Amino acid sequence: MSLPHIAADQISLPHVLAALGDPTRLAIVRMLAHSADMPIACGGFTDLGSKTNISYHLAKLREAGITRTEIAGTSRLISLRSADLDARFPGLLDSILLATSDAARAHDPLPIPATGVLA
Amino acid sequence: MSLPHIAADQISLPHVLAALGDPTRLAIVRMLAHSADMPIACGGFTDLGSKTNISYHLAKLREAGITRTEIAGTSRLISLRSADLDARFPGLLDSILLATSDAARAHDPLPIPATGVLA
DNA sequence: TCCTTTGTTCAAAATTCATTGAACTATTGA
DNA sequence: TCAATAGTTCAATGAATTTTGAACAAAGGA
Repeated sequence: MSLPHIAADQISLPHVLAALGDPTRLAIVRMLAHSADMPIACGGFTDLGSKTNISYHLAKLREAGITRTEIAGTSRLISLRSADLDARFPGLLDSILLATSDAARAHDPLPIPATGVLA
Repeated sequence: MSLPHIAADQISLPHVLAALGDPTRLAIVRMLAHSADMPIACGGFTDLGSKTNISYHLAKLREAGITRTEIAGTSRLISLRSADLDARFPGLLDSILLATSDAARAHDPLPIPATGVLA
């Protein structure tokens, strides 16, 4: 079971870039990329915002064609559409993920986690 | 003579992606990339919008660290900060420019099927 | 069945963004 | 000096975005 997703061919570059231009959504994508193809349920992102707000951002990512959402019971499993994105825009996702690595973030303002080990 | 620009290592990924998430600004960057290191004056972008509007978008690109603006007489010469961007986010600009190429854009407008239910 | 878990949808508020026209600065050339 | 050129800045406006809480729906377990 799965929510409707746009075809890989119809993923639009400005929409993808605009979606990833938001720090919360970029953090979500980064978490998905680091989970090694293991989908993450919505609840796994609660450090990044309220339940409602995460739902909103996840919808944006899905509508942009960046993530896939599978329904499993009461959970929704979110995964990156890495292959679709790389086919449509070769190298784009990789370079963005590389840019979000700790080294590249060294000069970025520290993201403030709502709660967590850094607090 | 040149306007103030942020340092290369302070360029922020979310800001860059948000800036390039706008179709007008993406078109500006594409024009700059295709001009083979020849800077373009603001007037060169008038196809993309009104004078005031282009000024606004060029300021956004400059503030994000994507372009450099040099003052030359009454003109301002805009150029891409390709080297700075590539040093900060390796491969990112190239993959975005590749994604804006004609081949990658082929599926952006809704394709009209020769035959089918939509006809 | 009832309750809990998981997540969405809705309406409202606050904020930000994009666009425009008028007014402005600064440089160039006649 | 005067006028034209090249862009910016400002204020206003309408649109889109982000965020929140309340209400909702669906599935699972006691």
